[in-house]
Amino acid sequence: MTPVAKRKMERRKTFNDYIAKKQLKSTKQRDTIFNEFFNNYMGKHVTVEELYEDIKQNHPSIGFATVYRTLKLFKESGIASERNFGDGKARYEPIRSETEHHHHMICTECGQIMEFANMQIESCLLQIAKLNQFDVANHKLEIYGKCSNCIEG
Amino acid sequence: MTPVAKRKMERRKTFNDYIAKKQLKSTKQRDTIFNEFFNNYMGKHVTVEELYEDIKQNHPSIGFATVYRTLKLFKESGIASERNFGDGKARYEPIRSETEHHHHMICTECGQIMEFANMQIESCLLQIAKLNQFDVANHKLEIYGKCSNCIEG
DNA sequence: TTATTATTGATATTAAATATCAAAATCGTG
DNA sequence: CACGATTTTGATATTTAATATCAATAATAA
Repeated sequence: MTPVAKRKMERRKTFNDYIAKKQLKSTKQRDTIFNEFFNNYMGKHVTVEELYEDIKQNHPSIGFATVYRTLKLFKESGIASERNFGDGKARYEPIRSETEHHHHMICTECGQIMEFANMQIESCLLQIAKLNQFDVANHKLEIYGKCSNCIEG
Repeated sequence: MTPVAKRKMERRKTFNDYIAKKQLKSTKQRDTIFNEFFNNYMGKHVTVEELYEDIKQNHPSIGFATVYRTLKLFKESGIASERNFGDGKARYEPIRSETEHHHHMICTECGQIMEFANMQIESCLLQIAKLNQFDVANHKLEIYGKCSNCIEG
């Protein structure tokens, strides 16, 4: 099994476990949204509206509220994360691996979002938290500016 | 002159210069809000609503819209920064010095906000930006979790 | 002082997030 | 399978922060 396929199964299991733990029900809509989100939006940062519009193409009966609630569920169960890049709209992103923590460079000209990861930064901030006896749940680092394309143009 | 007093004058000058450059007018309301904000909210992270309610005590005629617009002006002129800690409300914070870049640990239990700065992280991310030919305008790092008080409790 | 231009404050509008609720779907149990 | 309890769904309504509007007012330059 490829690592990607393996991760796919793990994610599904994590979600199913969460559904079970919280005594929720598994539904066709949730399955549809799950597949659409994790098949088409790896490494992307989609808004509820965007995902809803996309899913509506093939599943016209699924409502906005369901997409909204399901993305929240993904977040709560730990398989997706919510991001906010300052445009007032929440964005959701599939979590690739359980260990990797990546961050974002956001081009304020063209809106392009680049990801990066850096172990040194990670260990630095864990150390800072430790010093302050702070129990880290999550963290985010965002760099805003102009990407190389927009500097040239 | 103390460094704090010096910084105070610099800030005032920066703001006045901005007013002049943009051909805006200096008004009593802007002065009042300036004083209130920079005298009482150093190191704090105040929402528009909070600042408005505070100012209303001594200056009942100042409207919400003016506070809102003036804080935006502070931000545009570079003497304050806007923060968003995930509760849906924009927060404003006086910028202490022109060089120092600090970040935040936010306790999701009690809402306490702690500041920290770290040169190593700063240089790391500047290097990452450089590698990607990304022109950094600003950046933010936020750590969410439980503060030491809330862990004990 | 006057003419010009920007600001103010009250209010209206917008847009995203979230709440509501009746109808429908899920699921354990007999 | 069918029943009953419980959750989910989708349409719509509500909430809330951010922002726009605009007539009255204030600031500034000549």
